[in-house]
Amino acid sequence: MSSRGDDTRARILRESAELFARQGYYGTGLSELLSAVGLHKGGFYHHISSKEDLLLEIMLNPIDRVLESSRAIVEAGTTPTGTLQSLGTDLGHAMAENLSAWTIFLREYSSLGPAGRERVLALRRAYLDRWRDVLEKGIASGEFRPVDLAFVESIFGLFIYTFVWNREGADARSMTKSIMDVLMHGVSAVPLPPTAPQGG
Amino acid sequence: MSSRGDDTRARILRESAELFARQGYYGTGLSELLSAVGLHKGGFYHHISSKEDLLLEIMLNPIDRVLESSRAIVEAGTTPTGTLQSLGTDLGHAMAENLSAWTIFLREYSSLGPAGRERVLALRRAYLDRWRDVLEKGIASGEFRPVDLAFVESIFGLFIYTFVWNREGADARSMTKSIMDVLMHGVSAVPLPPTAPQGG
DNA sequence: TTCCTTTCAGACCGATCGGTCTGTTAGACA
DNA sequence: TGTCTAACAGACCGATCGGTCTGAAAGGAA
Repeated sequence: MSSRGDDTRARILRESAELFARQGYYGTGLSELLSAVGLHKGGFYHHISSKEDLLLEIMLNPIDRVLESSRAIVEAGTTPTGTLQSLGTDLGHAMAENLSAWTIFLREYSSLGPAGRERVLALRRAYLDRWRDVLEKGIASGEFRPVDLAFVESIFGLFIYTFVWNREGADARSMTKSIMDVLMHGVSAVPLPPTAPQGG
Repeated sequence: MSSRGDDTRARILRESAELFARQGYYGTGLSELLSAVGLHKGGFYHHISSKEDLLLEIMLNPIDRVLESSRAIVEAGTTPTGTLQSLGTDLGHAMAENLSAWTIFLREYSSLGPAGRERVLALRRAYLDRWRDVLEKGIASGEFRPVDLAFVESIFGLFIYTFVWNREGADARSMTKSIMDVLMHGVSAVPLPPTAPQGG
């Protein structure tokens, strides 16, 4: 139970995520991974079972975390408006903290095998169901307009691309705020209090 | 100037786009491309200079087309509200018509070399500038709230993921409508007329 | 017919792919 | 001290990668 091994493994996860995000999964060869981590094949495969398992672990991590935190948010049980606001804020901050993994999550679904795809898909669906539930409750209560929920499928894309392409722009908190501002006004049935214009 | 050559080339573009969208660029080997197109290497490389050039052409095509059509929309010069609505509708329909190419456009940016990246980036920026211009005009005229325009960076993602994950769901027209419904309400400064609820 | 160009087949290339296997080293434990 | 195991190095593997090259059909122009 030495901690050295766990450190190395964590380093492999971290460096691999960065490389996969920059160059893609298939675009990153094993040799590149090895030199980034500072290991040779023997050491590498002592910690990881296969390159694809490595990818899967990187992809499951972020969605698993927000799924967990969303449980607490929903259980807190405020109004649909408050819950939706919290879900969005949480997602935005989670992505900002782990941009590489989330980029991979969005881009590399097709690089997984059937088993991996199913596991990712299940978590994805479970998480988006939280959003759908809240929206439906809000529609039922009259807080939200009767919007078509098809757009929920692109919640991940809505956040991640704002972050990725504004990487050297404003901070994550203000970007999250700006997205949620448009989103909340987009679904709300009643006029919301005016928000401060940009430029902070 | 025989048309046979152009047909073959078009077939290569079409089949490659489908494979790249399903399996990724690096995930699709040359041998797979060849058997899908029904050619051997000699024939293939007679029409295409390299696999990466093929990818670049697939990616430039869709963004080039919406950039062109957006020019006409902006020149038509209605109100910002009308222009924004037209831009969104046009983009949604363009994506529905060429889902594979647009999927690649969003996923495979990192698979390009520096030169290809710059060309794609330039078109991307030019197109999104159209959106930003319209939004700024609408804010100036008071039609739109003073929203932070950071979210514009994820317009592509907002549409494409809705399409991709609803592939076997509703038709493209209603999905485009649902996205634009949320978006227009999200930026509008005045209450919009109620839209019909889903279920069509 | 002769010639020329377009369109393709398929052998061949070096490089690299992900992964395995045998050894070696260093530290913990008895 | 001897023993055991986790943590690595690095040679080695077959398969596949993208790409080149020679040559052959096929069809139109002269």
